[in-house]
Amino acid sequence: MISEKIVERLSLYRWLLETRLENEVSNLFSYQLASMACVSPAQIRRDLMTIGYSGSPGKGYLVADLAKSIGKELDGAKPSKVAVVGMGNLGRALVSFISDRRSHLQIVATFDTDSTKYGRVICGCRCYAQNELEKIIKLEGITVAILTLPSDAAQAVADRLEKAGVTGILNYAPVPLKVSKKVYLENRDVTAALEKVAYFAREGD
Amino acid sequence: MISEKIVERLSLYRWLLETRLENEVSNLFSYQLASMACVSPAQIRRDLMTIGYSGSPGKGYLVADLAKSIGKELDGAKPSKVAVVGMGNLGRALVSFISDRRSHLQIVATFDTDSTKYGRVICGCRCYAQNELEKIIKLEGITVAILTLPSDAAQAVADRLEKAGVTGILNYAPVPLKVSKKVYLENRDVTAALEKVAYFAREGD
DNA sequence: GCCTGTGAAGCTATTCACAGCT
DNA sequence: AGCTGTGAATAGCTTCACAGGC
Repeated sequence: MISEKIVERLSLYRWLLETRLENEVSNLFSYQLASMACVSPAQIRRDLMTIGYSGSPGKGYLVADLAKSIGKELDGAKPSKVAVVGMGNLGRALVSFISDRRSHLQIVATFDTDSTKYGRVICGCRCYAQNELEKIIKLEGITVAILTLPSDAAQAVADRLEKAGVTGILNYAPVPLKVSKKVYLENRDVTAALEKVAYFAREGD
Repeated sequence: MISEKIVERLSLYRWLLETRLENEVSNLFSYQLASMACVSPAQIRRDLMTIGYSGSPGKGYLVADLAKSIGKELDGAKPSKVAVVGMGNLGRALVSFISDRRSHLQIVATFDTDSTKYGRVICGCRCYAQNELEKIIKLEGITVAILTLPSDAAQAVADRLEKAGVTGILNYAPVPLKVSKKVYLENRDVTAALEKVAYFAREGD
């Protein structure tokens, strides 16, 4: 079990390796990857140590091989399936965003309560009526959900997702959800992030 | 100077106090706020200690007063002005989101390179041509910027923002920006967040 | 009795610094 | 000579546990 922060950085390393380096260089040193990822070289070496990846002094790390090793840790046997609940502006934006970027995850379903939205393909992904949530989640074997809906609906949907078998939720609704310990929850409150940036913009880091 | 994590939590506490409690109760105990914010009561007490706020045993904390005290720490003398650069799906979604939620920050300008977008009011906020960036930033005294534009443009815009006087950047472009130490940078990479959730959804927290 | 405020302990994350390899 | 891998040191964050007040 790798810690949260390390997982996040590994994900970044892999992305840098795949999109910036794979066709440019075949190997690189910790300080080079460090500079691209804006972390210390020691941090890179520690992180790679936790996934048991070894480079060699003189050669550094093999780009393609390292990317694959990170993948072996981050991805499961098969890619997790993702659903997006709430296809307002934010939901649509995230679906496009994730599709644009080469990702190791697939968004296989989106949901909305608005009948002008469901029954169609939006941003390249089928949108279902929200009352079909349980059915589709089970049918597709979806384990991860992104919540982009109004605060007042978020908790009820989270409960339904959990019952249907979802074990990871990425929550963009500005409300702290309560979920059981079996579900991993990540809150991405936009306002809190912005207030934080504003604070440090003023206080001068 | 308060630490990043504490600032983030304080922002959440204030929001809970203002939107959930202000008209309901006049005082509350650390364990009550803790349960709403999904943190431990000891954490609440520590956090309030760092801003020098005292409650009283038996009464707990005064809701309205505490909210104001947090505000005194988080907000400056006058509210920071915010700009959004890149009014694609994500930019528009964030502008609406932030306007909907009662916020202590004001979005005073948005920018885009697309001439069908600038020159109008989008989501309640004036959209300017991106080549007016420096002019408007200086004119309005904008110190915080949200970046929601394609990766390849992000670094150049970040450089321009910094030169124009911006000291805080909230970056949604999936690329680690390089900025000088004077600028506080927060990266909110959607894909990294999603990969993290997928990892812990699988590994079972 | 039940709460707050807080020193001290415990835990996690990051950096240092250097032996060992190429 | 210059890098990696890693024990040890440091820094930062959270919880414990309890004295003191209402």
